[in-house]
Amino acid sequence: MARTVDPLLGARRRRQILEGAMACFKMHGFHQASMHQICASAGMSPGAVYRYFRSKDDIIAAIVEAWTNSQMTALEEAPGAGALTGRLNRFVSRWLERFTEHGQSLAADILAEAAHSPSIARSLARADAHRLKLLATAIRAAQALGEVDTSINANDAAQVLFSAIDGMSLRLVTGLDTDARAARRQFRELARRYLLAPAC
Amino acid sequence: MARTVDPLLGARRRRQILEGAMACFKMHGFHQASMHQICASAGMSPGAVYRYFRSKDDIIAAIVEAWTNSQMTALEEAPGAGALTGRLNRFVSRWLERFTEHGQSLAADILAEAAHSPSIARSLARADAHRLKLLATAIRAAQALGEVDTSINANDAAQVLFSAIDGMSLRLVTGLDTDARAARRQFRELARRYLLAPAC
Amino acid sequence: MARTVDPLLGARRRRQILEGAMACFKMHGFHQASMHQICASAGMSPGAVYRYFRSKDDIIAAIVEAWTNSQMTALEEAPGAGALTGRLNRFVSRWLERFTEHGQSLAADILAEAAHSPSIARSLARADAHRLKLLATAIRAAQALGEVDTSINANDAAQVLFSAIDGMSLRLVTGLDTDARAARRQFRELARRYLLAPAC
Amino acid sequence: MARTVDPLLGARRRRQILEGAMACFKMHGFHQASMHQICASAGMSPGAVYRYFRSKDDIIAAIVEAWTNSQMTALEEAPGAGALTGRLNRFVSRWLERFTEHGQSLAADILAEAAHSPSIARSLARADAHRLKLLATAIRAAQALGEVDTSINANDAAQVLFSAIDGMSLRLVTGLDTDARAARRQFRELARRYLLAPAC
DNA sequence: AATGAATGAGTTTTCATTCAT
DNA sequence: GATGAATGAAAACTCATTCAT
Repeated sequence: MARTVDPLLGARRRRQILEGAMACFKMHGFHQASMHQICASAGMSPGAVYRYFRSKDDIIAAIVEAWTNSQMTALEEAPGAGALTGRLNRFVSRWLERFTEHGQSLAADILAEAAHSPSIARSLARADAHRLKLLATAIRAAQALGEVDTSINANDAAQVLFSAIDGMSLRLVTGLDTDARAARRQFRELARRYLLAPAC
Repeated sequence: MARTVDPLLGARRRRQILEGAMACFKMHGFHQASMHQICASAGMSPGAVYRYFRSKDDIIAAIVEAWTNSQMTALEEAPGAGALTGRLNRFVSRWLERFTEHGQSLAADILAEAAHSPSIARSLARADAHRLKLLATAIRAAQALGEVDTSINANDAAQVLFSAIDGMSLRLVTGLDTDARAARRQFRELARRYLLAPAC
Repeated sequence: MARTVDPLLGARRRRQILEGAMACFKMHGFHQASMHQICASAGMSPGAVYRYFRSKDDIIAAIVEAWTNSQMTALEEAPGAGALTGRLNRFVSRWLERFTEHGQSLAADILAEAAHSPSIARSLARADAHRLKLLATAIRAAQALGEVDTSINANDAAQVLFSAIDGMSLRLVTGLDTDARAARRQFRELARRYLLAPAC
Repeated sequence: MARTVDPLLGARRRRQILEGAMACFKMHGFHQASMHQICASAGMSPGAVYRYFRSKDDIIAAIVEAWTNSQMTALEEAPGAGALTGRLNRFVSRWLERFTEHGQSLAADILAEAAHSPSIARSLARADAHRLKLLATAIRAAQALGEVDTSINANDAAQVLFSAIDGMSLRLVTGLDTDARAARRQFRELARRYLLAPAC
């Protein structure tokens, strides 16, 4: 009867649930996946799941959080050294990979959820502000180095470049496009032409 | 033997239902809006609604169809005369307007739906292929006129430009961005720099 | 505008409705067939149907009435002349034919309905009493002629013979049996052995 | 980790539901009884009922199965020893008792269902083939013993005798007849006269 | 800490019936 | 007489959530 209380059990269980839920959500969408499917997919009972999450919406919120964190990770994994366009391309590669490697992604569901749930929208907005700031800062640094045309507004550029990245991601998610490699190439070309100072 | 059978009644009712459904879907999303809400919003009884649509999914499909048609209309309303970038900008203006004027849009829900429903995905893919072809053709024509850098692949350019447009649209839908006018300006700048032949 | 009021229109319409309803009921059963199907099958609108019948139950009642009448007809078509067993066999032939010629019959549905609806049960009981009386009378006449064993109770015999007929009919209706000809032969043998005076 | 999981709970609940459903079906018929009534009658919520049965049709199928099993039981409870007619009479007694002791029976509903549902028809046909085989075999054995007229075809006799039993059962179910004791006597007389070798 | 049976309000959909034309 | 659009209560079934064990 030794009560070996594992202090990390909670974290482990939460991860377990989120993974099960993610699999279901990717397959069916947030509102078409049932808690029963999620429980089965996580290998737990409803009672156990509800010990770690207050509600389905809570799980969705946690998954959105994990998703934005994963984007941050991808951003940070494309490290600061080297020219801006190179770093940007590395990020895009990593990011688009995640969409194709899982086959299906949650991106569209998350955006749809954000369109109807203020709290999800807030969560997304926070992450978006962060990534925009990172990129705008990097652009300004590159402009200082003469790497990027100084007549470009860094904030605008950050927004429009992330718009393109998001748009391309969604093409992959919805099956409008299936060639992540081509998407990467297209983005590289876009970024190069858009950002580089015209020689004249 | 003479009732005034209105031959347009069917079409009118369908429109009435679609408008009611659209309002509900914009507010709550496809799967959070209930048929009861839709009936109330359309001012009809369930029986009446089901006289004109076989199922909720049927309504969703019709709304997606209407949405893609509306995009086609916006494309065609940006008429062929003048330089490509001008026409493109006019389309983007019209398109982004639709997102903001309705306050909330269905774009994200439609993409999420496409990620899980093959038939919706097909519907979307058809419209996408059409708009890509239109834009690629226009780009090639502009290249022939020396208006656009000939080293650009027209198909790639069409994809990446529509990616940017879609990405910007979703920023407005999800509230990441609220300034449609700024978005338009950003796109204009992107398209100009991306497409124009470098002077050297 | 000559208002040629057809005094038989009502009767014609009722027949038309009953025929449509019968087709639907045979195919799906009383409670699985919808009024819409019935209207379509009768080639009339719901409004028209409800002009001639107060309710679906009313239609069912009329159909049960028609069914019992048809049994009476079959009884009377097996005319009185000749030996009892011959007449009985002729009735059974006619009766079983009706079950197979339509492929599906209402017999089982009518009995099920009678088990739950007092008014249907009454309707059926009236017809049953009538046929029992006819048969018992015929048996007594045959007994007087020495054609049938006088130690048999005529009322009991009528009941048990109609039980056998009904049971055989239901075997055909439910597909337990498909050979009406064999059924006829079986009944003939049963009646002969059961009724005939043992030679000793 | 130790809840007392009752391994028989499932079976108990299924029985509980079938009993509730049976009561409703006897009173109203398969298609007139609502799931709400069934749930109330079983003392369970809809969710609980649907944990144990996939659909209303599933419940109907299970009830038909139980009904045919009960007939098999009645057959086997009329043991092999003794003369055929005695055993047959004992079966008929037991069988007809079940119709009257419950007041209302499902027999007619089951036949009606079989007339429209192939799967129910199959279920019924299997049980019918079994009982026919049992009876035909018994008849042949009795013929070998000189107990039954050898000029009778055993298969035909089995069919026609069960037809009579079914027909009599339905008379009780539908209220055409209420005297099970008289029915038994009638059948005894029928079987005796039909089967017994004429002395001459 | 975990189970999984149970809940019951809610979902989508059907259908007998009515009534304005 | 007839139409068929409309009704709305009720049907079958689902599912997020709870709680006794």
